[in-house]
Amino acid sequence: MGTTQLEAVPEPKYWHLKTVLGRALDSDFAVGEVLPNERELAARFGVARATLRQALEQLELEGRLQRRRGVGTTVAPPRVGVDVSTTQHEWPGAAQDAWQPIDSTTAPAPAGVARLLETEAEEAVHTVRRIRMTHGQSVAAELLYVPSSSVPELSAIDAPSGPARARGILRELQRLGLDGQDRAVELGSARADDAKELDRLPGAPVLVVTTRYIVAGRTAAVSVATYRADTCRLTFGDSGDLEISDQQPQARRAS
Amino acid sequence: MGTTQLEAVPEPKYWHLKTVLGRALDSDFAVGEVLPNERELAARFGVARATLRQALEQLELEGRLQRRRGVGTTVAPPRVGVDVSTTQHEWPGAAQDAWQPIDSTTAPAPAGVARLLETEAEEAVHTVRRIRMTHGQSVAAELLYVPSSSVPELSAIDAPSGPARARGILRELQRLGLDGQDRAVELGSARADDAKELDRLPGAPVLVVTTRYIVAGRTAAVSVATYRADTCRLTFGDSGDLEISDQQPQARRAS
DNA sequence: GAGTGGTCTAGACCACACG
DNA sequence: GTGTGGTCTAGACCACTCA
Repeated sequence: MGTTQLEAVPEPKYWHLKTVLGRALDSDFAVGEVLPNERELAARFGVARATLRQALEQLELEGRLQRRRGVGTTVAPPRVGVDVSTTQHEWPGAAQDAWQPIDSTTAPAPAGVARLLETEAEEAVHTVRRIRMTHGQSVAAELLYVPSSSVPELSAIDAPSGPARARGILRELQRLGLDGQDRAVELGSARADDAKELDRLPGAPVLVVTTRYIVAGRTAAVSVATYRADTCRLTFGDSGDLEISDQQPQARRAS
Repeated sequence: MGTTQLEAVPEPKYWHLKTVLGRALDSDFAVGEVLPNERELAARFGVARATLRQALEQLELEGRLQRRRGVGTTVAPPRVGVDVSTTQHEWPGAAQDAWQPIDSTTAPAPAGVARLLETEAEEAVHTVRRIRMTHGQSVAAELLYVPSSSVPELSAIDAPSGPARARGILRELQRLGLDGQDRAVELGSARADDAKELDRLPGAPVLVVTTRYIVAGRTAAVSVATYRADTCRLTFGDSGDLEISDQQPQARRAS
């Protein structure tokens, strides 16, 4: 007979909480509005604070909330579309792109990058640090690795490091041809230094965009850019105004 | 004078744990190997289980670990590169792509999708569900939304739903021209249905790839594909063998 | 200093996989 | 049944922001 399984799949509390909160955000809150603090919300829903936090964490991961220590939890604006289409910039630093060079150093690259560059582990590699700004907010931090062999003309009289050097390296790259580029996107967590630039805590989720710049069949440079996953939507096509907000395609419930 | 700030920034325990574990994974474990269980690991490191779990969660997020309830925690293989380059498939379902149609339904689209499709909220939309397999593993689940007005020739005598219908819809799409497509990538968390297909728990982190198919300046279809963020690296260029494994650019320590 | 989110603890029970 | 990871609790203290 029809075993009417009531609550056969007991939803975790934090999951249910998340959907309830999500609906509340849609109906009762405006962007930028501050939510009650965690202790109060937990009490109001009759759960432990840790459980409530699990729900908030998910909502933050989905870009619906923004939490700042010492301040509070606010309703996040929709994610900004950030254009990362590959045809746009030839070499990084071309024209006035959205990136702002911060500084640069010269040292052997970390193992993973050296493997991509197909260089010896010990070869000197210039590392240019850049920040990408959008609407006054830094949305991405990048490390651009350029083997010294790729920019042999780089004048040694320039400063050996710092922003001036960074611009010098980018300038040298413009003079090279560029045959193509490879790109990959994956999930990562912010290293301490990136987190600082992005105004997030270390470990915050980021979208890591790895680009390989190819000259004459050889990898002439590698860029590793970390975008804030909570606030960014990476766009590839021509129009950057894609927006999906409704992740729950299910019948609406009468309250 | 040089203020030697010792431990000015006390690292959180879980963060330190993560780096320690990460190093151990590199040196002492092979891919697929099972770690000691959480209670034992926590005891071994002298922390509460919750703290240990915070470290494990981050490592899983970075694709270094794989945890399965009732089974254990294993060392994950490197992420698989999954080609999502836009020029590859004209219309989805062309030739034999990596996607496998599962079923289909016809109903009004959820609000977010309807907005993208620029249709009335009530218009009937065919929804095709597909799974992307790689190496015997399902790496992505997709919902392809096709307004009925985009495929007017779709024969009504076909089954109104199910895999046969799904294939019929894809077949109709092949007959249309395709002017271009837009694409966006963002972080999301798996809905219950997607989680099931991907063999993950609900809420698992996923990379959401939203594609808009454009015909005559109009959005003729929209696809929302969710890729397992823990196991996938989305590649866009020609060569899919990019690999970055070293997220910690620092000197290696002798054991 | 007051109030916020972030970290941490030491337990408990539950859902699931597997033999 | 046994062992695993997943959920949940009720506390505590810490780090940070802001008035």
